[in-house]
Amino acid sequence: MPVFSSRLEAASPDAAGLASSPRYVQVARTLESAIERGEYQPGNALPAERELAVRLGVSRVTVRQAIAQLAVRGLVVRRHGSGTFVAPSGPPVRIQHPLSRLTSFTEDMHSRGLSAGGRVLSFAAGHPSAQDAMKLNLSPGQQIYRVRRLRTAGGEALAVEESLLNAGRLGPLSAGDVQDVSLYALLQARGVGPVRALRQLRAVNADDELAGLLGVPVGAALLATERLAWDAAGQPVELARAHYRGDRYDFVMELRD
Amino acid sequence: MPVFSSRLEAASPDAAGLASSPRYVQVARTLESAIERGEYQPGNALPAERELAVRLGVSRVTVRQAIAQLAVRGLVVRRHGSGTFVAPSGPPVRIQHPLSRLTSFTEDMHSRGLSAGGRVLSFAAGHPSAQDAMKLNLSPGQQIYRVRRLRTAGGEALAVEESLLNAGRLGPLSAGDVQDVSLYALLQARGVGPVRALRQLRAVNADDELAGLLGVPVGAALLATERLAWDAAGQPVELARAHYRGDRYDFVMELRD
DNA sequence: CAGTGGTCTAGACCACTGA
DNA sequence: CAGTGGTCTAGACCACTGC
Repeated sequence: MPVFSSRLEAASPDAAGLASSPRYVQVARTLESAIERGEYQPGNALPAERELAVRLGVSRVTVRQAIAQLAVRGLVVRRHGSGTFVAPSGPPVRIQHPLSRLTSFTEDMHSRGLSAGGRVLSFAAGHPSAQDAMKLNLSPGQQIYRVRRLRTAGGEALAVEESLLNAGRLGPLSAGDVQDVSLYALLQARGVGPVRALRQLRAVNADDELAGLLGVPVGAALLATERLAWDAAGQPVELARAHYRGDRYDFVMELRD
Repeated sequence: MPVFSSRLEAASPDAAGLASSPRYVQVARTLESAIERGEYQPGNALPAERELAVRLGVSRVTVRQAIAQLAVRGLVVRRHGSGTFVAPSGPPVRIQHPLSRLTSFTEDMHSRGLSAGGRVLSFAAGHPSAQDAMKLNLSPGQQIYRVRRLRTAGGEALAVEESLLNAGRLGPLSAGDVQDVSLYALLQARGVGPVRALRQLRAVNADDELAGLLGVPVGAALLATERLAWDAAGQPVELARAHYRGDRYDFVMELRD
């Protein structure tokens, strides 16, 4: 077990005007480089927060602030009641989602031999917001279905997806209809399968709800997408918003001149 | 100025087994809904942390923990010495980057009437890591150039981009060569312009270095991309890694069946 | 049960902003 | 200069884990 020699740079009162960073940043860097040097092996626990505080000559709050930075970046994983562990090394298993083709989550997982799972978080009929109505080419009074699902692969939560469906084009729908089957398969079966879509990607921080559903720390980076899909008749059929775990999901695409 | 009626749910000791969330989450929600109700207008300051602490009957640390959540999600902006302000409302100006075509940052900004700026953070000749060598189809001993640039538009930092260039295919390069001109223009001029590329997108949290360069809070969500580009001869010429501000940058693309 | 991370407090000082 | 956010402390109790 490594011993931290000095109490950080306690005795170096930034002599030559060297910008001395806050203690918690120094602590974070100290821990990070110790991990990189292999002094703490992947899967092993770091010393307890209280012990680190004593060793480094700082308060526990400062240690926690430092570890929080490493945790949100995925270098370490905290387990309540157990310890703080160095994250499993190497590039973690990442889902490579091809972005150029119009595929569903379900198909996509199957095509790479993973069991696509899911759970319907909520299903309801309702009305679109003004903005969403515009996107779906509806008037705000027309009906939509709203399906919110948690997508999993290999038993692990990967994404939260919310779909708004044009009820008028789709016909009656009940909660049971969206339980097991792929939404895309359902749309196809009803003759309004999407043939074209526009997709936007951005990065956002997880709020506490998404964090809870996906099993990541609050603030963890998520890949957020919004996808608007049209059927063969050129009518919008689905507006889908999804949040993918940033540490598990890659979108890949090919570009040409 | 709104007054918070109760001291949170101090007097409701989760009677029916209602999961009572931590105080800082409650504080965050209290503030968030006050903002949504318009009690604090965009651009205006929130009450000072010390005052919120008194009003809500919690310690200042707890208030700070709550505000930190809102800050990383972009709802509020903290200004040291001045105050905490509700973020400018509405959808902020977001750069919409079309992902389907092979364009450079410079071209891309120009095409939408923005002045593309930039600053070279570092330029050096060197050798690729084992992994990067494989991607560039080089042996680890062969030479590469490494250019790190801060990209700006409208005077605001938008992205940090690091390019690894195959020195053998490119010929001699000096720091001056990459100063003002677009890298793509440079490659084209030397006859190794990229005609095909593979691009990966993911979401990561900003470490303190990227946060500092981009002017966002540590932990803010960034869109990270890696792009490997080939020239007409089918040889890899560039491996580029970029980090875009999640709150300013959208990637957009069209999908077909 | 002991040991761990999770939350919270009261109070202190520093660094920065703006009148 | 007063007021603000930024950092830090010492100590407390809770909630969870695993022996």
